[in-house]
Amino acid sequence: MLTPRTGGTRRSAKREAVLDAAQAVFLEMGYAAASMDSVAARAGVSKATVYAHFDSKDQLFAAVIRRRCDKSEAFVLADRTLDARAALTLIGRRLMDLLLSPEALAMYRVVVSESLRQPELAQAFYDSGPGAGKAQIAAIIAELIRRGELAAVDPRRASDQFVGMLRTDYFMRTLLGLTQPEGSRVDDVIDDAVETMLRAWGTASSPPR
Amino acid sequence: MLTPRTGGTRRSAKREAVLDAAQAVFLEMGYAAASMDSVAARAGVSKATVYAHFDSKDQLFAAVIRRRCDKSEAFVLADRTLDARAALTLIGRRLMDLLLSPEALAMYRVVVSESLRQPELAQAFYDSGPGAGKAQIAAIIAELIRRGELAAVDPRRASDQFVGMLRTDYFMRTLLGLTQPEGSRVDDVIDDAVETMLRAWGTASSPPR
DNA sequence: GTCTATATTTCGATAGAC
DNA sequence: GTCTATCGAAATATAGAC
Repeated sequence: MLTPRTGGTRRSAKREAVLDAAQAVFLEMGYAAASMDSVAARAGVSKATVYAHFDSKDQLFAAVIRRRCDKSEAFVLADRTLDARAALTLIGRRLMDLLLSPEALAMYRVVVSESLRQPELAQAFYDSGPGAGKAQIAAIIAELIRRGELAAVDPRRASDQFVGMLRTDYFMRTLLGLTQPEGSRVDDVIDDAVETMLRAWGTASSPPR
Repeated sequence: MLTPRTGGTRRSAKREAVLDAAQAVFLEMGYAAASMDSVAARAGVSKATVYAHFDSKDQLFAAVIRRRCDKSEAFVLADRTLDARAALTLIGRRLMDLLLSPEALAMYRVVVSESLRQPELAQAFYDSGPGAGKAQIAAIIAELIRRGELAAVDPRRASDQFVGMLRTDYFMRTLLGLTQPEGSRVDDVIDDAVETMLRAWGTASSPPR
């Protein structure tokens, strides 16, 4: 009879605690500034326990990033009854909520800074983050084109441009920890991006303004 | 009689050598991984000399970033004879050359990763980089609107969106050190951004396609 | 697996001679 | 200002008991 592997290596409670603590510390402090001591302290275990589960700081970091990438979900589901304006606005809202969340921003900062040192992690981050998002939005745009709500344009190109118009100054300022100018609102960014998309690629069934 | 200040503090040859070395090391390795020893070695001076000119690693880093920000030039001058398509394409080309340059990418990586720890540097970087670029492009777009080449739209908003459509997937992949997909070209990104801008905000004098 | 205690290295910063 | 030499702290990683 097989044991339930309660004390197993891959999924012990302490191992998960270490991963949770490491994620918090790495995202808060950045890779280099995060010490294995602080990870151990935060996890409530000894440093030797950390090294019992992960060979090195590099591998622990890799495990944190990969786990987070695996967990990233499809952030948007197309409601087939929505017209282009409503669909794009909804996508925009969800994407902005995701991009501007403290965790996503922290993840972006640390992965970008370590991307050259750990190329495989950069690839994993891209595939599960920007890459997956681009594909999802492209699929929805392709559907809108099929329904005649948007003009015929390469969906991946349109997805790129739409995301680009969302990830502008507002995102940059938030990423850098700066305050937003008076009266700057996320909803305006979204509405403006949708309007430009519709003006450029809208059809009679989805008029701008 | 005043001395020529050859041995002065603010502009000695060694001080400049330290700054040059520090810039190279910080941008290559990131703030935390860059050691004062490596800076001294690269500058060809002793570590004590580094500390004779800069009180701490933090202040040396700040001096490097500020110097680089001060040096950032106006990257684009409007040729008043260009129509909207030509002007936007030229701006796009210059901006992409700048954004995709190894030094700008390295600067972006290190400033983003240290932005929360050094808020004043984040502000200086934004002001002299993204902020200045946005203002410059907005001014050119305002001129195009004045000449009837573009429809009436908030120039700063249009600038944001245009830059956003340039800084898309291609930029992200380069930033992360990933290879570009087969057949992916910078000029296509620029042309696509220009076309969408003109379709959305072009006039009879600047028709799309 | 998990702990305490420690080995070893590296780093930021300084003392003191010139 | 500049150097050599070094201090003290903090970091990664490991040894050995249980």
